[in-house]
Amino acid sequence: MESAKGGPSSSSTLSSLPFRLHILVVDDDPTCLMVLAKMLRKCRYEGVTICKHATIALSLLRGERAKYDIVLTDVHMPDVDGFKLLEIVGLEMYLPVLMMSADCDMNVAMRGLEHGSVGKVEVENTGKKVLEDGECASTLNEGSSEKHYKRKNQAKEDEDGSDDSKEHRVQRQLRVHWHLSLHKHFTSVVNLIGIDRVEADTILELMDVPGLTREDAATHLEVRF
DNA sequence: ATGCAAATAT
DNA sequence: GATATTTGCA
Repeated sequence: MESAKGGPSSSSTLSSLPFRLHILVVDDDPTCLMVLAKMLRKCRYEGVTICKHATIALSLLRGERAKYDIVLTDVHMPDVDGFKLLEIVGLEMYLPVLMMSADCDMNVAMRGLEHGSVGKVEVENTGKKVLEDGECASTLNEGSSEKHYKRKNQAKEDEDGSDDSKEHRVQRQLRVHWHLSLHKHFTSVVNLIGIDRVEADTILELMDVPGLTREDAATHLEVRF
């Protein structure tokens, strides 16, 4: 009687996995880079871009930011390390960043989280142990470039179709998930503007999150402040 | 454009 | 049923 409805409970889990996400992997070690890319592709991720320097990653992101959904970066890298990258990305755009490092130092993970990382994965020298926390990488991708899943609440396809009076299929706007990462971005933008001269419109522009509407920002402003 | 209450989705 | 978000309205 529980799951009697033909709801694709388990199958939908598989089909809703974020395989469509385009991942930008950054690591100075070419071996790790290859292993990671191979692992990700094996995990069915369709878009995987790799690069060996944070600076390159930044130019890629600045050039086609809409193309990427998440950044997976190593913490230890010469020149610009993961934290620096995380900081710059967080400053210039809204994109979740996942940090990786061989060490299991919890402090590193904490530091990453505090600086806006959406999580940290520990990578064992040989295998691949993925411990991740934080929010899911998917956010509100709407006005991106290519095929983006924009399926939200379309009501479970009616069982039969004997409901003629319920033509209320007025699709509501996509529900915004104000997860920690997005909220932090919001907060930093608000602080940047000044808690006294905040304007939903300005916030929206500075946040620069595709899909987010002025109302979303305004409402969140009320709720959170 | 902002703030609030009601409606809705999770 | 509570909570989080979106709508609609003043």
